[in-house]
Amino acid sequence: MWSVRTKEDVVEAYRKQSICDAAMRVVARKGMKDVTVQDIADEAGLAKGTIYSYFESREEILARTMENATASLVEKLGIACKACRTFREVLEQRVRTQLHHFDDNRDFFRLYLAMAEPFGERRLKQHPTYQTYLAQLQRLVRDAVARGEIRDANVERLSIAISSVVRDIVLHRMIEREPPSLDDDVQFAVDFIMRGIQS
Amino acid sequence: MWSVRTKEDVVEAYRKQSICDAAMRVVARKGMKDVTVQDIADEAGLAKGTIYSYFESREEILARTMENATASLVEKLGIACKACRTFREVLEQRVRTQLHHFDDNRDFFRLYLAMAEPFGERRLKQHPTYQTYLAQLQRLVRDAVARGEIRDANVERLSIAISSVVRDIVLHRMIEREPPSLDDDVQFAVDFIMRGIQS
Amino acid sequence: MWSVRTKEDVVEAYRKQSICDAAMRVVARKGMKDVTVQDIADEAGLAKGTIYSYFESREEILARTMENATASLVEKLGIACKACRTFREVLEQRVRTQLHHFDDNRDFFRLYLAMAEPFGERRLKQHPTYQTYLAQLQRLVRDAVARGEIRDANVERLSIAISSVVRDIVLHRMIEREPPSLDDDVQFAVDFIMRGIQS
Amino acid sequence: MWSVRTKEDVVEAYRKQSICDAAMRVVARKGMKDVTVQDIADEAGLAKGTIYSYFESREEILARTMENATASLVEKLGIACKACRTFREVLEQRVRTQLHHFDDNRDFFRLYLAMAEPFGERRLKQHPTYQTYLAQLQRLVRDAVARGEIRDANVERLSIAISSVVRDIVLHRMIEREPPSLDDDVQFAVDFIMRGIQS
DNA sequence: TATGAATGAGAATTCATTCAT
DNA sequence: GATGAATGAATTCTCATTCAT
Repeated sequence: MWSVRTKEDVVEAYRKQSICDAAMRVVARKGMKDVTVQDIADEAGLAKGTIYSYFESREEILARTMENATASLVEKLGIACKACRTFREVLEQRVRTQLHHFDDNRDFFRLYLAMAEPFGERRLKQHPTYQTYLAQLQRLVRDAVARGEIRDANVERLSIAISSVVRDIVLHRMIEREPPSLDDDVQFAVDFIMRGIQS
Repeated sequence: MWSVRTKEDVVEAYRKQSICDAAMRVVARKGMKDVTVQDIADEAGLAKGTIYSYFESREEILARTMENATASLVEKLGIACKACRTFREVLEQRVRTQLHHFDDNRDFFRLYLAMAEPFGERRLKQHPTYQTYLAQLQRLVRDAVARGEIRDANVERLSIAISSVVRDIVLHRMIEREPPSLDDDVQFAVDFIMRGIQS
Repeated sequence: MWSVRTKEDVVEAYRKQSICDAAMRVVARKGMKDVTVQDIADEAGLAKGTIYSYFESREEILARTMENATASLVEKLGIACKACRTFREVLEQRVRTQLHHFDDNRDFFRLYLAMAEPFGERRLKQHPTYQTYLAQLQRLVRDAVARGEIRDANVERLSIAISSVVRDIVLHRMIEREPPSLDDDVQFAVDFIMRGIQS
Repeated sequence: MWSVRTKEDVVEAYRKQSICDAAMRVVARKGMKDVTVQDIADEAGLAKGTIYSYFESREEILARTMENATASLVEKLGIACKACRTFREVLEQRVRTQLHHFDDNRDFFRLYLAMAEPFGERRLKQHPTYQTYLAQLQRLVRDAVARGEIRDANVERLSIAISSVVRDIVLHRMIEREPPSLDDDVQFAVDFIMRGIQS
């Protein structure tokens, strides 16, 4: 059915993930433009040639790495707070999840920022994972508008505004040697955003 | 007096600026990491070697380009709305100036974003022009807090939140093929921000 | 034991030697200062990039080439005439070996001369192979002095004088389209030197 | 007759000499292959373009510099010891003059050595100044042979042997931080050479 | 399948030479 | 004549990609 080759597929997926993980660590150390395929191979404990059994090109590795990394955050966000009642609760959960994620993965940080810049020919808007992320957020906002919890403004712009505030809080936590407590930042962000959007 | 070499200096400054302008256009087309010195030379209508009479290295060109470009915006912002009374008025002027600036200089866009990512060893926080920009904003916020116009919260975080919202509006204007009217975006941003910060 | 990597080492050493051999031929044709890495690669039948798997830089190739080439002569000289009784016999063997070496390796000629000029920051005296060469000669001279075969003068200066005579004979053989017979030059040199040094 | 343009010629000759002098100093500092035309211009206090009013190319500057420098020594040698009676006296004068010359002009040293290596396509033998030098020496040797002062061997080879011994003494004086006294080296060289050549 | 040596297009940088002022 | 800005060919070195083992 869905195949005799399951095992191979699993192995392949595992290898790809290992390579992306390695790529993430190296990117975090050297910055996207200075990472060589050799760097990634070394970090992954593989030969350079082997990398090319799993990926077409350097560009593909980096693109996939970016996707995987973001996907993991988006997934966490997707399951965050199924039980929450109000938009404020949802928002707080999401913000906390994001801040945690970045506190846990300083590595991820540069990739995340790098995502905000043009990558190859693809732009932010075209990036599928970013699409998912924004769609998720927009759905939540739309629902909250429908429930009258927040004001009836352009949903897309509201979402963008929300994500931008969170992003920059994240960014500054990364940069600060001693950032404010996570709870403080969560409270500030949620408060600022809620003021901006409540009816 | 203030020097015999004025003329040479002026010519030199003019050349450097031309090169940075060219660099900006090319970066806008190809993305920072893919720009070659030859690209810049071609765009500037100069020979590759000539570029090196004015700059030490490719890195220096890009760094200087970034600085110049941002400095010009920061300067505009600095003189914006000397006559404004309320923080809302100031904010509106600033947001409008920024949105205009980016509408006028799509080129600049990628550079601006690129600034938000690690550049060489320098980071956002260390970047002097960004420092100036943020300091400006913080001063305005602090004054407004003192006047009781906006609530008494952490000034730095308020400023970051403000700038992040504007930045993402800008970003999305750049990406949209047909962005909302500039006035609409200005209103949205000012409104969102003011809600977030008023007492 | 003395390593699992013997084979790789041998291959590497062989490659390095091939490249140095190629470098020697090209230097002989174009002169040290005009040799490009591309020249060496072409001569070696390798791609430019391959050269850089074996050497760090153009400078390293040339330095190593010089060393290898001289080392091979010094080695020959070291084993020359173990059975000789008198200093005159040893000297004759050595001179003959050198003249042969250069007759066989016109290529080597320029390198040898180049060694007599400053190379990078290192000078003749600091060059390890030249050190070996001179030390060898000095030992022979000292022994001969001890045996009373040659006069008791400053050993270093005697050695320098000896090597300089031989070097210039070599040089002129290279330059002459039709040099004297090898035996004639050997006899002349040995005779001249022996007169200069015998007690 | 031989011209209205004498004055211009003198100025031109003077300029050329200044440039060669400058070149000599720079070569002494940086080594022949690393000297740029800009270096020479700076050292001479002229603009780069001006250099090209006096010389066709970088190569010509260096060639002429070499020639001038050597010519000055050869000239000194030509007038040395007109009054000397025996070959030994002449030889001693010449050796002393050469050692002095190099003690006075460490700058000159590298050029001298550089001359011993191929220069462009011209070789040692073809170099006119070296020709002059060797011819001078050979004449002296031939005369001495005629007078029965030294043995009747191949004049060219004797001359080569003589010049090589002197050259290496010079070389080693340059290299040694504390060389033997000039007189000692003169005595050693003259003694060694005379033994090699006397009948 | 994994490897890593080999490749060579392409990038940054240098510098001899020219030429308008 | 003198200048030095401009030029671009030449050079070193890098690294993504291929492919024989």
